[in-house]
Amino acid sequence: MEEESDPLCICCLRGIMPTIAKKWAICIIVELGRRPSMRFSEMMKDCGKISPKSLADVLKELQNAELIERVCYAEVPPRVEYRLTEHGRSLRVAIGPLLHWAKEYNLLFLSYRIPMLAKVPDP
Amino acid sequence: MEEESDPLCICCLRGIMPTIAKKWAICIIVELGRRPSMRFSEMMKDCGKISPKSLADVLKELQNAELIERVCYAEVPPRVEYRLTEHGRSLRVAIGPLLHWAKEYNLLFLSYRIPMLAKVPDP
DNA sequence: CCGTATCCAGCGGGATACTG
DNA sequence: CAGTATCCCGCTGGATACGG
Repeated sequence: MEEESDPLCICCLRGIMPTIAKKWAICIIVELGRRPSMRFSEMMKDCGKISPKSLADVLKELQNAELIERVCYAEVPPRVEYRLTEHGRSLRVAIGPLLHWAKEYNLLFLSYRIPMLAKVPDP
Repeated sequence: MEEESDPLCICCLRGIMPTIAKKWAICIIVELGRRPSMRFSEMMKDCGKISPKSLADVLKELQNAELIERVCYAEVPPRVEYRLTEHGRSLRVAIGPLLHWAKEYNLLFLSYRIPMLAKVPDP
């Protein structure tokens, strides 16, 4: 594998970045990985302050990318469940190191430079 | 380490995502990691089709986040070099799995669903 | 309950011309 | 060479109200 000498191909990210860079995409991928499935209203609560439109938008994009799948049960009241696909699960694994890095970075960076994290009120 | 049971903390990404999700940020981080340093004009060529304003913008943001550093030599004509900081290098390592995943994802996804990658003309 | 329909503000980012 | 100064467009994403 010559990937070792040049493992980082940028162009590969061009396709997926517009999707996973969306504000709530990673959040959904990660939260969804914690449970077997989640419902719409559940995400509205657990993902922070997101509007139904924004959530619907990002869910649709994640479906198109086949990172999540939508399972619709014909009941009254209607019930819809979302779950990670195989792609979604592997993505969740792939961003693990990034999340871990971010945690450490925040600690180090915050130790001598505050303003950066001022962007993160996290109510 | 209880990180094993719940390694994925979303809030950690809130601080850095707005920076690294910028269109050219990852590209710069990766390219910069290939050489000891790069100059402005060099990036203009090697990063694809980017305008000087966009490049200046993202470089400034990466400096603020202390992922890259700017070294200015008092010469005529002026010479400025950019290089990764320690944070930048560790980030580059952390996104390795994501890039590798993206490569594989493109192959698998492309095999039965073309439109997604139509977004990537890559001239 | 699970969304859709509208409307709208902010900003990311490209094109272009110009400067120290 | 290494940017800055403008201008402008399109997309993201929030607020709100409504529908099956």
